[in-house]
Amino acid sequence: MRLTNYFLPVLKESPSDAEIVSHQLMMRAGMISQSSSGIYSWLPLGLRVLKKIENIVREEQDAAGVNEILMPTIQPADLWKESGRYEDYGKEMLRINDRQDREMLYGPTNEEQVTDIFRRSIKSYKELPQLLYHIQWKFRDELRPRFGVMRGREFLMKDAYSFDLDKLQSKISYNKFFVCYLKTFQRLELKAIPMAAETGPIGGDLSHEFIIISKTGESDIYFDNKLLEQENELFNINYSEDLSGLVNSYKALYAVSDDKFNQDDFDKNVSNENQTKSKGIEVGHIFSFGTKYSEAMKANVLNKDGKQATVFMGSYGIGISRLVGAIIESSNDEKGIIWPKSVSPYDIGIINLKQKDGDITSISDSVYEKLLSAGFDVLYDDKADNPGVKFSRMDLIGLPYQVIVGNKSKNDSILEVKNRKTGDISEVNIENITSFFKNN
RNA sequence: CGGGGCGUAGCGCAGCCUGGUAGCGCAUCUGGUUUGGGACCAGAGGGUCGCAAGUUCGAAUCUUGCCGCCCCGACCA
Repeated sequence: MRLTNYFLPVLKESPSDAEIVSHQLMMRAGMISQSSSGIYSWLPLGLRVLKKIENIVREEQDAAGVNEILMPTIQPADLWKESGRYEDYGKEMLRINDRQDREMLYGPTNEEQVTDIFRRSIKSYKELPQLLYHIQWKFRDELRPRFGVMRGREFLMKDAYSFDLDKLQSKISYNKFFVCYLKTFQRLELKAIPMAAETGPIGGDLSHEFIIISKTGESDIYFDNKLLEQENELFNINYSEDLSGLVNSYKALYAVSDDKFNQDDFDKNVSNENQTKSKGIEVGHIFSFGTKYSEAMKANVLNKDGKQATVFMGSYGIGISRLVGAIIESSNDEKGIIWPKSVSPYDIGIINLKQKDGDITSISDSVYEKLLSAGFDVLYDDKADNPGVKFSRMDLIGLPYQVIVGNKSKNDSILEVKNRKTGDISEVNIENITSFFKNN
């Protein structure tokens, strides 16, 4: 993409209503535009990041054998009356009446909807487990939206649901998602720590929040340092195998957020020098809730004995739009964003330092064409601005690599490649530019 | 929902106290000079001062009501 052809409204100063760094940088880098409190439009640069994250999440759900569906944003109130949540949910749910005065709602989540889909079709234990997910916009009318996309009212979430015959089977599904989440966050280049969370009515140890450490996080977290060093081989996961060993290696180490924190337990389980207290951002939550919805909504299957059995369910969420902010929170410097390669809106930025110099411009053009045809996503600054403007703009939007084309390129056939994260500059001959990136 | 703050040009702000021709920086447009870290010169465009009512000869400024946005807290992907 040529910058002269792009919609990239960067700002020199942060808008005064942006408080935390990710919100400021998203506004400054022209990623989002606020529509109203907690509701944002996604501009080209932001949308590319959102889509990249969405795709990684999708690929990992698919790899774990979860089926993608797409449920509507608008749901009928009747389903929620069946589960009893129509009254319980309160003002956080946006309620709408259609022209026939039917009660509808903008979905804050989809347990009812997915349970309805399940019960219409699945009648036998032989068809279990069923794992379904979708990636869809949600609306929760938060008391206080804040921090840009980190706590918006409208947000994009991946939510998955499992249906199993009993608690034991349900735990197998739970473990799949546990591991799938570890792998997903690893691919997003985030250190997300699974933390024990409140389990609700069925008890046990079947709820975890995945939290990344960040000063600006909303949760207080307490955990064993060893979790930070925990490295596991996650590339060749076989989801049909028993995953409990891997899951238990995480569960064995103490990690909780504030609502489950207990100082005595902390002291008992973690030596003093390994105790860490910090703040974190919740980016995922997995939860096994048993028969809460299946019972209310009569989601039954016939078991081996030909008897009706109420299925055990779980739900598994990842906040995709929140992750955009969360990634920036954990990866930025005073100049701007530093994108992890896996989610960067473009792989490479090219800076033409002298747009008016015909030789330098034709070198820039050819480098752009070469990298494009080699399959890279490239953002090419072909504007007529001064070098300082171009450098700071490219630093702000945070692409992992910048290819700088200037006098050296014209005189000595040298391109400078700057690593955004380290600031290191490599001199690369023009001929070798494609292979340079293929090896990086 | 309780507490606090803010609304003046695309962005950041001043002006309001003490009513009298709406201003600054950046951005934008035109012409020119520049081009290795947010350039320079000359010119130009852009705002019914959030909305409404009131007081007044006269309201960005004073009064009242409404709307919007942000921050702190309790709740949440």
